[in-house]
Amino acid sequence: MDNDEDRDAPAAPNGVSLGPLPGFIGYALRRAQLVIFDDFIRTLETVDLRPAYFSTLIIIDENPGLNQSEVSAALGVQRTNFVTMVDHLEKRNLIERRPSKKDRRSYALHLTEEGRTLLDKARQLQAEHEARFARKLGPNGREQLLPLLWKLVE
Amino acid sequence: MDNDEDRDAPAAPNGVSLGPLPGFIGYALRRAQLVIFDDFIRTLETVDLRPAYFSTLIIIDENPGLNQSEVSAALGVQRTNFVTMVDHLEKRNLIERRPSKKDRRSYALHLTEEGRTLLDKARQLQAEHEARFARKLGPNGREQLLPLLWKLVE
DNA sequence: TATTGTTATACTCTATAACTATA
DNA sequence: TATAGTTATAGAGTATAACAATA
Repeated sequence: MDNDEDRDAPAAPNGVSLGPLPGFIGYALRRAQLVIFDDFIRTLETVDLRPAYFSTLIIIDENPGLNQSEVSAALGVQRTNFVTMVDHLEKRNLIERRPSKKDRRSYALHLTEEGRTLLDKARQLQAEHEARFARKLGPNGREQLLPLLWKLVE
Repeated sequence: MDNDEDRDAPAAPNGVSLGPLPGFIGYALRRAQLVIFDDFIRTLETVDLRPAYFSTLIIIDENPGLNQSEVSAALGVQRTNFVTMVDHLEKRNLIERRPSKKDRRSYALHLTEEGRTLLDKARQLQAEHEARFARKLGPNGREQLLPLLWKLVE
């Protein structure tokens, strides 16, 4: 009885055996995530947006007026670490903190016009990146992969 | 025509819209990887092995006598950052640096007896972790997921 | 000249505690 | 009392440059 579950895993360099690692979900996930993040970062280099910052702009664009706690919770980032990200995006004039009318402790986050323009450009680059990996996955590969990944998160 | 590719994605808290994010491979990969690493770390808490350290022990066990450059290359870790990991594992008496007979610049890495014992325990815990997520994926889910992930890496 | 292991360093990401101003 | 934003801080992980010993 042969164990062929990792038949398609790339071989390690120099004939080093990876043993059971390529058959482990976590190991495969991590290697795939590193490859795709590396491509994402280089693809969006011209707009200088790393994955977390891109996601932040998407969320704010989809839900204008949310406060920092709400956006950071949606992203799975702690609000304490989110402050630096908002500072950075605001310094680049991509988003703005507007004083909330309802609650004077919080800010309503909105994209600036410059932010919307940059996000449009970023979306185009991201689409190229996405298509590149969808092609790697073959016909229906992406449609099979996504539900499996979300089952892991549930 | 409806876009249902992210039908199985968990909803964001508080009715916040994630927009197109759940349909992006990189976003789904990252969220899944965080969940699985979190479970891995807690499952292997009693042996105090994080994913990179577990993988390191596996590689050394599979290929005893490799030097640091070879192991770090197999893991995709830079040899400069690998030094700290070897220091740590050696301090815990799980591996040893033996002077290489062929090349006096390098060390041959080997598991200690204590390292083998701990790795056996770690493998059992990892198997529980793996089974937990295989169950989440449903019948044949794992067998579908792994080749898809490795296609992304190719 | 090139390579192995190493140190120093820096940047990103992540995690916790504690403060302030509001609620 | 509790919450929103913030600061300080510390730990991982990751990246580059440079050095001594050896090839």
